[in-house]
Amino acid sequence: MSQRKAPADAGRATIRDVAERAGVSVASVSRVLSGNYPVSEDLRRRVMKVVRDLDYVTNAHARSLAGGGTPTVAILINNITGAAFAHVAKGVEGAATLRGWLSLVGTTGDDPERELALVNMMRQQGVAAVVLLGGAYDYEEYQLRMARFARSLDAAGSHLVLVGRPPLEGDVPATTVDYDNESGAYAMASHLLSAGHREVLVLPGPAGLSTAQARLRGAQRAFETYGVPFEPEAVRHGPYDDEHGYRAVEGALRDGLRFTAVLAGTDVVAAGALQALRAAGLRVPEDVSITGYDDIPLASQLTPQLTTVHVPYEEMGRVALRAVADRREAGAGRRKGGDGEHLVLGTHVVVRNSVRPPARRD
Amino acid sequence: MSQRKAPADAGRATIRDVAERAGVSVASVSRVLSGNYPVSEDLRRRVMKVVRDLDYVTNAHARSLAGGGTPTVAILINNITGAAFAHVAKGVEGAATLRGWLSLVGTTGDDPERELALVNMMRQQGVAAVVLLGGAYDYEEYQLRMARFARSLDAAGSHLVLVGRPPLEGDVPATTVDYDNESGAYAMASHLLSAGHREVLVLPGPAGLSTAQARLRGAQRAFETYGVPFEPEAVRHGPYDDEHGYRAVEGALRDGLRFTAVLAGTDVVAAGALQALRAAGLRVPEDVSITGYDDIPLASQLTPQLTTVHVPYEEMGRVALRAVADRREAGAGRRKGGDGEHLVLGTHVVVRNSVRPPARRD
DNA sequence: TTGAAAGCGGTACCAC
DNA sequence: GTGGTACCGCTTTCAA
Repeated sequence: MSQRKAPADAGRATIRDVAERAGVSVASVSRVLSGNYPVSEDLRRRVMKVVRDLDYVTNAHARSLAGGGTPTVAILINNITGAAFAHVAKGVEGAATLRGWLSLVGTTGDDPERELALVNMMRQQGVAAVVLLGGAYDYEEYQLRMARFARSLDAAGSHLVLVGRPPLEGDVPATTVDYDNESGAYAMASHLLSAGHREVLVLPGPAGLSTAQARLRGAQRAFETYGVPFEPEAVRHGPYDDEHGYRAVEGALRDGLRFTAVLAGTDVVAAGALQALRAAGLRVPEDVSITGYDDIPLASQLTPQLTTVHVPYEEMGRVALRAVADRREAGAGRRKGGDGEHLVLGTHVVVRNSVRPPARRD
Repeated sequence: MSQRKAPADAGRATIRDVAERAGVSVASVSRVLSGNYPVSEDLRRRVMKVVRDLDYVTNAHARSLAGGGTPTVAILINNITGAAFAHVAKGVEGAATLRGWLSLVGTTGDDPERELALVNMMRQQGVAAVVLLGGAYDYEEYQLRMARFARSLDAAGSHLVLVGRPPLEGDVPATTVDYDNESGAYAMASHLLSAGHREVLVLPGPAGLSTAQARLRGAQRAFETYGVPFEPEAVRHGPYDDEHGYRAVEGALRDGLRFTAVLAGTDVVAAGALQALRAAGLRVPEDVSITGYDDIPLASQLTPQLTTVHVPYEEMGRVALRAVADRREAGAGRRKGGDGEHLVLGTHVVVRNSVRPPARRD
């Protein structure tokens, strides 16, 4: 524990071990390994042999400290278990890997404290970008907090990317990758309306969540377009999970609410609604139609397969990474102010078997 | 670009900036921040103020280089999109966070090359442990490769953890967290057999995959126990996805194979099988029973809800992390050889609505 | 209690 | 083409 570290002592071998054993300088070893500098074939061979013998890998921390280092993206999710998020993460991860970037995943469990802690942790890691996934609750404090995140990261040479939520207000250095949530909902609701449905139970999601609000707005607009009154009591908010879907339908039925279709905020909510309808002896789509949103695999695994809105989650992930990678490359020039890039991808309705014209009223 | 770095210059503030601005030494700042050393109240206050003003966070790379640093677990998954894996990852992540550890997630996409690259990358990061998720293909080269991984990591003071696959042979420094795959399958098959089924279509999964093999063995044993012949042509291998489930059932039907139940290798495969059965005009469970394996949320979202084998994925993740954390704490003493800890968790059958006694033969 | 300075493992600039 | 060496930002003796 006191001798100068022996080659294969505790811990990993260092570049010095390699240099010594190969009878060359550390500088040379470094050159051989980074490969961005001319070295003699002989030297290279000698070094590589030792590297293999010692099973040496460079210390990423040291490398990063000294200047080089692999760019890293941090992905922050509420819950790694959500299929939609997983797909975004996959997209980010894939694109990152393609460029030789590393990716970290952290989960916040919907806890703002934890989110804060994670962002700081990522700042410490010196990540190239922090990607925040999922809808946001838009109270004032949130805007402030995010703006602060964005500026802190920006000051540290990093960058904040918001995926699947609306852009921050004002002149905040953050990139937003979003999809046309409202149009998707509009199209979905229109599909239902044009099939003849006039009484539909709407389950937009959590009341304060940006995505839920957008989906609700879209539906509302469609109703207006069709001149169909939008009944407030037919709108039931709640979490994006199947339990809520179940409970909401169960409750609506109990309340004696009349509806010929359910416009669910997500496929998972739709799955719950489907269960509840069946439990009540109703057939889908013969008695009641159902639509989802997201188009995760579940949508096509259910019976009937869900007519739903396709959201290009994986692509959003890819786009998000590309955006930060590009800006990093271009980054040499001083960034100009007003750096709130906003990319929005399209959605489209996927028609399957869960919608039918309403049964004729007896 | 030449002046000594100004406090709020490009890049993050350093500990020196803080020290300077607070009029104290870097050592003092370090002490205040790590909090593991007595400092005067006045000093602390002065330092903290500057830290806040500068929005300073310590550089994790530097810290880790210098000795300190947050332990990090790396989780390597084939596909982040699989629900089962996601739950394991969640377990690991949760337990890691609880201890203040960081977690990385990397995806291999089933590519051995990429797996190799990732393990090396993780070695470079100096992670405390690498957790490999999911079943393994057991060709000889695999054993060798894993053994090499294990030893490399071990030599670097890290540790390999295999989750959801059988332990490595021989004296390899790796921890395995597994579940009783075969017993689960045995129980599931027994459930079917005791309900009276005698002709069952078995879809174990990919032919070479350890989990599929174990599940097949379990089923086989159950058949033996019940004295029911196990028909090779009623066993159809294929990937763990719904498409395979669909195709396999479709094929079996086309082949004129007779079966009153489908024993699927995973819930997802079961979902595919269910679709195919329906497409063929068969009712589940009235005409044909189905069972799954994994008990992911999908199992209870389908209609009928799947009778399946519950695998404690999330707990496996927690257990895996606990194992490495414990061994790290205990790690002071030189590790003794034969370090192949093997933890195995239990499974159990969850009875829902997808199994019924076979319809009487006409 | 506080400060000075020696590393931690690499990279890259400057000589030779 | 190669070697020497001054940092990168932080932790941690060792003195004062």
